[in-house]
Amino acid sequence: MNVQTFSALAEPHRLAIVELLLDEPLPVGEIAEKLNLNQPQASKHLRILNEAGLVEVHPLANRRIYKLRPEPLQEMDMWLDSYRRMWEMRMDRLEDYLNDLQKKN
Amino acid sequence: MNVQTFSALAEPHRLAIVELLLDEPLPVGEIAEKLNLNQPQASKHLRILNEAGLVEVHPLANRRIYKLRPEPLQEMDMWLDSYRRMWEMRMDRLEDYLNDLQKKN
DNA sequence: GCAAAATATTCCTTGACTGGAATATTCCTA
DNA sequence: TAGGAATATTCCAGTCAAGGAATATTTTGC
Repeated sequence: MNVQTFSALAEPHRLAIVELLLDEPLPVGEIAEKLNLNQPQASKHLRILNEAGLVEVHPLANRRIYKLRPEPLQEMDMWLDSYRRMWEMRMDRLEDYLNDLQKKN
Repeated sequence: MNVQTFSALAEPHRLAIVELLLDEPLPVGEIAEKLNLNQPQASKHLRILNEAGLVEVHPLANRRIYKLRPEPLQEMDMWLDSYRRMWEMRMDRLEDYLNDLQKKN
């Protein structure tokens, strides 16, 4: 699993940007406006998200539309696979426990 | 989604600790040894993982066994749900595209 | 209670990150 | 081609995080 993805999402404004872009691609100006950021701050955060591969840019007239890229999140999803097994095992044990309870009563 | 989880996992050593603890709970000393960390560094990282809820401690004799907690990762899993929809939609479109190709030939 | 093992904390220094302000760049349109 | 809108970059100051070294704390067993 790539640490850069976590690092990019570890900043509240950047996480907010990603969640915002889930709805639809947006130009810098609107992102800044919706999140109450100054435009330079928005650009800087988008740069980092871009370097982490979490977004991609599509120029449109004199604006730049930023759009979510699924790959890093898919990687996260795959990474979580191993951990899902862990907590499902715990769930199984809980089921066993509840079954035992039922048998005893 | 809680930024603290990402923040905790954004440090390579801490990510390594989490991945190490997936196999089995371990005392500080062994964690430090397996990851080539000084003991104080290991303790400091474990403190942060603990504050983020990613691990829990169980004292055993004069050692402290650190163990993975699934909750934050489950939260991540739930958070990813929204994004899964996104990339599955893209996959669907890919399927449509491939179907079209087949019909044409 | 004391020594030793295991772990936690503190202090210090250094490097990285963030926001603000100013400025530069890019690209469209008239 | 000049002006203006949209965006990117730079510079600066303040803050925060990480590692190293030293030290403190806790717990056990004798």
